[in-house]
Amino acid sequence: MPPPGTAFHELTVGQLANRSGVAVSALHFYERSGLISSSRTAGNQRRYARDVLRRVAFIRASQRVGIPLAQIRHALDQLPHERTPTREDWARLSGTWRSELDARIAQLQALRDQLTECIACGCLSLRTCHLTNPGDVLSREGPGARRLLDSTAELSH
Amino acid sequence: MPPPGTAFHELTVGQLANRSGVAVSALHFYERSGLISSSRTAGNQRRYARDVLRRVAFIRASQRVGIPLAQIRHALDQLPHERTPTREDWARLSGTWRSELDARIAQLQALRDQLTECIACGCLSLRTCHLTNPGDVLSREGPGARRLLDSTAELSH
DNA sequence: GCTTGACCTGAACCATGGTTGTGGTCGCAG
DNA sequence: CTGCGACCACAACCATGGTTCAGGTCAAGC
Repeated sequence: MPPPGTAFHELTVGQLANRSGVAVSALHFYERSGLISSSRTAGNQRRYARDVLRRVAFIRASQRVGIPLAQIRHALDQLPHERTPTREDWARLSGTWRSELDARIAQLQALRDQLTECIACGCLSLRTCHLTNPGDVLSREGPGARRLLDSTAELSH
Repeated sequence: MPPPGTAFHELTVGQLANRSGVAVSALHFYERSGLISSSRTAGNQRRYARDVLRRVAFIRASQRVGIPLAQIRHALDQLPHERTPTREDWARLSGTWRSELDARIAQLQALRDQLTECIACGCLSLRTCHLTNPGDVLSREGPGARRLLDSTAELSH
């Protein structure tokens, strides 16, 4: 049943928020950031095509993987422009994240091994410890020093 | 050779910056944030005890592990207060991070597996995809303020 | 005693990912 | 045609982890 007064295939921002579980303010923010787009009614209200639901799902999933919005936007820009993306289109994008995840897991494992080593040798020395001398394991993880996964805060209290 | 005019066991902020590879502005920031501390000369300049070098090393190492500064401070507060920390003291702290790293690696691996699954099934559906439905595997990775929310609050919003 | 470099404080600014608040409008039901 | 909820835009604000800038001081060498 289409919501009253709404074209069958379109969603208001509130409906999109409810269905996606994303706050209206966040949807506005995504739109400002170029991650999603909408048409407007005569009264300047947003109307979202249904495939925006999938876009939002992709955005949230990507965030869970730890990808910053700018990079998600970059990925979304690769989608076909005037055709509704297919399952394969989405799968291709997700595949990119898989590589990122693999890389990050490998980095964390290397980090863990070094940490174990450091605990064993009791070092943490500025001159010798790998952990305190970046450049050999972690290359980037840009400014702002983002946490990769901050589950701990939630788990721990 | 002690730097001219400086007590043998103390470091100026510039010396600490050089030896630790951390910018002076960052050291000021750490001090404002209660991660390190200094005494002052008659002319109000900072002088750091030598064990601050190790503290800074620990801070940087912890950041590489992905621990936020607030949590690092919390850990540093556990160190003995009026005694220079021993190797074991540091090792104990690092051990905590090891568990965190283990947990994060496990989470990322679970995430990767789900992503692989999602690529295979081509889903990314809001209703069925694990990735888009937080709460079963991962707590979400949220910026700042949202860390206090539990997952039920997010699901129901 | 003067110059120079290192240091001081405080405020403003950067990016990320949003939330919150304000004041005004849309649109639908009664 | 009125009232109410959902919507609009813009601005300010939150936390994190700092950097940069402005204006002023300390300390050491010549």
